[in-house]
Amino acid sequence: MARRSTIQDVADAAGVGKVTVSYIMNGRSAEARISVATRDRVLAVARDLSYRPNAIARSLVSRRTDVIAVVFQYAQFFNAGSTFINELMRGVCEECVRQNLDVILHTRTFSEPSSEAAALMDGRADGVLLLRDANDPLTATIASADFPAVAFFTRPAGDCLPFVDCDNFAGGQIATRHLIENGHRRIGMVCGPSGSSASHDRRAGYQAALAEHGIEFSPSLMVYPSETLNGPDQVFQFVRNENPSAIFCWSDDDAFACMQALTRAGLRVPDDVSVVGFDGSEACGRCTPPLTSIRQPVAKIATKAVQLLVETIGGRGLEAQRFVFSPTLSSRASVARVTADAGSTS
Amino acid sequence: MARRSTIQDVADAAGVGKVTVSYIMNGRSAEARISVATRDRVLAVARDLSYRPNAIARSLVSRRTDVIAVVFQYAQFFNAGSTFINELMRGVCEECVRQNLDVILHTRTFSEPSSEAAALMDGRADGVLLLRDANDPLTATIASADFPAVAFFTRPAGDCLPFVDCDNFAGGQIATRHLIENGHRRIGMVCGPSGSSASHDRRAGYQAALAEHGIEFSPSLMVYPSETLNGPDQVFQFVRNENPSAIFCWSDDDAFACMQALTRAGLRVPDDVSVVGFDGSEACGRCTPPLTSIRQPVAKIATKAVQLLVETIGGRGLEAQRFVFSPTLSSRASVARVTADAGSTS
DNA sequence: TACAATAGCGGAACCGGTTCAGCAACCGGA
DNA sequence: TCCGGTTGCTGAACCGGTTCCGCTATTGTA
Repeated sequence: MARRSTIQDVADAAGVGKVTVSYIMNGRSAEARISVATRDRVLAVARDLSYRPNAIARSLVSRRTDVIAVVFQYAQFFNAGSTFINELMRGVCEECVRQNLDVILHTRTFSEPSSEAAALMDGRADGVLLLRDANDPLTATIASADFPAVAFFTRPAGDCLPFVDCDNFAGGQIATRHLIENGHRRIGMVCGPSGSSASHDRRAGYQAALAEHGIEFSPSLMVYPSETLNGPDQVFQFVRNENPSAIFCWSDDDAFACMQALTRAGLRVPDDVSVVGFDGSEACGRCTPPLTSIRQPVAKIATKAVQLLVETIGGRGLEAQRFVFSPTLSSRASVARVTADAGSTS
Repeated sequence: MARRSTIQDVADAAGVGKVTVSYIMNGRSAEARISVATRDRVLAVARDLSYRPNAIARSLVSRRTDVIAVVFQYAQFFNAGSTFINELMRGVCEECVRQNLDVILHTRTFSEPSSEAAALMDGRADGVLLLRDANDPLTATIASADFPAVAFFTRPAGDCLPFVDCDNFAGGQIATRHLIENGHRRIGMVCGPSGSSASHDRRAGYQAALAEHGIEFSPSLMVYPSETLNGPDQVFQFVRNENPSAIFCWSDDDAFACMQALTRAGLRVPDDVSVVGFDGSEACGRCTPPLTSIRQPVAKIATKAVQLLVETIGGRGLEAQRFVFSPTLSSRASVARVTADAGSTS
């Protein structure tokens, strides 16, 4: 790679000081009272040398990088088929285009969480967007360091950071009510990671809806996928043992996996078991049968998170510390109406 | 945000010079013959002050950032439902975790392509991964600047950069042969963006397969989606006018859209029209009917691209300038066998 | 006891920019 | 002719690190 020309090269070639070049390149020539003749000459030289300011050097003094970092809980967040992360990234990128920001995906790994936090605040990014567990130590460290950060799709413990999220409690409630209104009473739930506030809240909403209708909560109807629910075994065993008439899955992706598992086990959706997902991605309309899901405005939440982060970086006080969007029911074909005593296939 | 402590702060607090701190923080205390006592003292002070080296300052002198940039052709690459980009990002991120690299998504926008190229080479990233059109001027500029770069999922014009791709010609051929072997002779093709070498090559493979079987190529069987093929109108009109018995779509996403359009138009897949996609994403198994597709190893290609880029950055000569992976047929239910005179529904 | 070798550390220059304050030359008015 | 104001430009310091080279003090050897 050829050596890039520096500001000094341009200054020498144009016969001016590097300070002059600096002002001109930043469009501040009027302010610095640089003559038009000099300005044009310097610009011409800069073009000839294909000079471009070194962003690193600039950032060192300006303490701005125009980059925001995004950190997920798991390095392998871009799971095959995860439509959620996709929409999330779309929201983030679209807003970054608007704000003229780049986004850095933090993927480097560290032994200790403290190193990880330090690496995030090492000056490469002006702020960070966190999608982490509720009690994540990394989140806490960054919050206590007073580094510009916004959490999204999560409710950080102790409200240590501003956050943008969907009302997951309401979402769980809506999903469960919908099933109850369709006659279901033995409703299983496939939960998400134990540390996720989203999964926790959706489950709380589920329980609340049960309570509303006087249905007793049964812990045995909860499924905690060991991994990604890949093997159909877990769902199959669950259905055999517990005989639910419906399953509420904490995410669309798990709902897809769940439906496949049910199908392979010879059960029909929704005739034998109804399924409801969460996220409301486009893929819901394409699967067999189309998946009833709780739609959360993923891109909008991501967009809002970027906006908040930008405000935080700018030092402007936030109007609010939390932004919670409402989910809605997207009713499709994966839920069937059952009679009072249904669900006892065996 | 509290001011972060600098190397000078640590040096002062520990009563040593900043040079000493620098060596110690980089684990080079032995090499610089720093005594164990001094080292431990400095490390303790650094911990007390929660000192972490400023990555920007370090990068300025080392000329290394341990960040690679990824640039797509379109800012809105993370389209809802695009499973391709998802798997791509997964491959990139996984390899970056291994190599201890961060990835920056270049989203800032620029009026001229030359500014865009300059921004990419402004020192924030050590190298760049390009997914762009074949004749993209940005690619050409970066290549001629001799900046470390690797193209992927594309064949840059004039082989100006090393690239990693799938054998799209073979893919188009395989797809088309499969249809022909199932009795289809009027085979439509939904093409991708005109600048994409992938779309071009898949189409060339399609034509080659037709030629093999003595089927004349008809330009009227080509569909060039105006946008994302969202409106079913275009497909509907096409099917009405041209009466194909099968459609080969250049991507899974377009195939999904195509199937939806056909369904809404009252046509059954595969009974009335067979459909073949390209990419072979997991979503193919979930749609109705499951989509026959040409599977390309997206994550593997992405991973390989990162590896190549790392080698290029390291200055090691590449063993080869091009890596081409073979696609395979994933046969599912969206292709029906037809009799010789089929395809004349009207 | 003298001297070379080694241990232990730091000064200065540098990476490529930005910013502040100030200097020289020119201009117009009294 | 003198002087204040303006125009046009730049020297020096700084951002926070790294690296080269050399300096002093101690130790080992003859």
